[in-house]
Amino acid sequence: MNNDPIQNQSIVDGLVQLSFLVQEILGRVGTEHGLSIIQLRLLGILRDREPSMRQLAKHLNLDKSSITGLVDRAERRGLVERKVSPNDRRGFNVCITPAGRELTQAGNEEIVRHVKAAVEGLTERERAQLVMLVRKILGNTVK
Amino acid sequence: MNNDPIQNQSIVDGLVQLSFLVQEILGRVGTEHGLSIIQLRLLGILRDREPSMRQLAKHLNLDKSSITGLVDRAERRGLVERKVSPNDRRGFNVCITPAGRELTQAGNEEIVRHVKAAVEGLTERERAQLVMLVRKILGNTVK
DNA sequence: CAATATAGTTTGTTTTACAAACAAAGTCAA
DNA sequence: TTGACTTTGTTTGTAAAACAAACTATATTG
Repeated sequence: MNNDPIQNQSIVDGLVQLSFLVQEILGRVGTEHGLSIIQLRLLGILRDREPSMRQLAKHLNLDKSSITGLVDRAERRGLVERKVSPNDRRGFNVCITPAGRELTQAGNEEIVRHVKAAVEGLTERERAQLVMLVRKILGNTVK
Repeated sequence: MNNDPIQNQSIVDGLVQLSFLVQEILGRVGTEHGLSIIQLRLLGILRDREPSMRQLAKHLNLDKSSITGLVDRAERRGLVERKVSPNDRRGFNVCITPAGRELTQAGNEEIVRHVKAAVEGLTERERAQLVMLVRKILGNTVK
């Protein structure tokens, strides 16, 4: 195991700073569209799923009571809808509305633009390398 | 310019997911020590500085009124102190207390452990590559 | 000195998040 | 099939976080 402290600090600091950079982009773009990061994530999940409240809580790693409020606010804004589950009259499936879909799409495009701009300084080869390394990290931790 | 959509999506998705992974680590470690991410950042800044409220607002990219509350809560917990500025009787310099310093140190060590664990799957050479690439990105955007 | 600018706080609002208590609907064992 | 438990979501109460506008006190400057 390597314990070179400079190397360690570098990689940790770098990844932490990078995460803040990306989150700042997400926050800024979100704000421009009247969306917080968590709402951005919510709509992102709903782009290709109609999960129950409980499943949403799991996806977002939040308490179920937090999901109630999150969905409430999004629903009030017409971005999302609760549909009574056909199988279980207790539960709902949450789905995105056309308005919500439009909003995420616009937001996502802008996020892509900004993140791309952030890696503009890398060469083609470096970007490919980065993708590879990031995949390896994510594959390592995301089960 | 390369516009391969797969490549684009990969790099953007990857960096976004990676940022959430790191932020989750920060959040989890913070929670274990009774600190939110923003408080972690606050203490981090104060490790080697004694900024004014206004400077803190700039560092953290928050409104000054948000800083009042943030520092209030940290001060109430004995992590931080307001010291009247010697030059300007309106202003304060915020400094970390020994208790605050202890807390950040403990937190930081744990963050290092967890982030290191996340890149454990990479080889020595890959980690060095990653550091280089991340530096290049950060140098690109952080002015 | 008077006018203006700056540093922080206060007040009021919203979002986010949690936890505990609850209601309604399902499930399962006897 | 009924009674006991479980699950799903909401409600209620609390707190942190964030902003904006109004405000206070101190500096600065013409």
